[in-house]
Amino acid sequence: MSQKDEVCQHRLLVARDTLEVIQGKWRLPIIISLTHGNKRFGEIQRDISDISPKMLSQELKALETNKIIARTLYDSMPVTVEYSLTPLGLTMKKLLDEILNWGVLFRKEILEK
Amino acid sequence: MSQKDEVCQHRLLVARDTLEVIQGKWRLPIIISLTHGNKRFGEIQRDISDISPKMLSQELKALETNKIIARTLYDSMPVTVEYSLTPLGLTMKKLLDEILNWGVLFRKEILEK
DNA sequence: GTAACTACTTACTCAAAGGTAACTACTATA
DNA sequence: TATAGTAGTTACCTTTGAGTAAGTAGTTAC
Repeated sequence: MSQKDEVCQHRLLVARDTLEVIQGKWRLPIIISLTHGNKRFGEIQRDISDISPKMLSQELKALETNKIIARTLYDSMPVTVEYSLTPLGLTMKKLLDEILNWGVLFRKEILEK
Repeated sequence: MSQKDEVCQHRLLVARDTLEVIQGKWRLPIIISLTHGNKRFGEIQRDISDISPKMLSQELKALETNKIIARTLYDSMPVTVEYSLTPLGLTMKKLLDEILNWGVLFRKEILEK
């Protein structure tokens, strides 16, 4: 395998890493919701109106595993849990901007023509 | 629903549009392969070593439907088919760059620690 | 004591995504 | 006549993603 091919293979690998983090129906909505400030479980659920508690719980765990968000438990009564973006999560801002930018462009070119 | 909420809902919609185009195991690899020049079916298959002809055919059709790539048939013997990025496909460059950039960052922070 | 709020979990089901293997149709070459 | 190269297609199966509905556990207010 040539050096150029190796670089290509690495590009494919890295692109898949990113996709794995943002893939699925709910992860981008959750991340976007948290870019507007720290939120509790119920608040995110109200933000994303059609998500079930099962999916929200599952996807929050996945994002936490990937260190995109952090979970903070407050010992208030009743117990509240706050979710926030980690420093790594905050580095997604430019990526999110491009996803939104290109989505607008795509919508103009395809969906509205 | 407040105006702020409506803006948010629109952001979610647009983000999902983008995701729908790049989602799945094979679309980013195909697009990235075509950023290195126009390619034939067999060339893409050799680029992405583990893709089956069924998946390649299926995903090429999906990308063509979304006007990301174009299919050109040459009446040579034997028949050859060339795939290329459309102008819309070329507008994905900045998005692809961010996907690759963030993937490198993510790999540094998580996978290699 | 019962309803409501916090934040989930569990079991079951269905649909979409993806993989494997074989097959098609045409042409060129040995 | 058989093999290889062009570009796919088809049928079948398995895996993964996502939805529904109900249940859990603790606290507070009525």
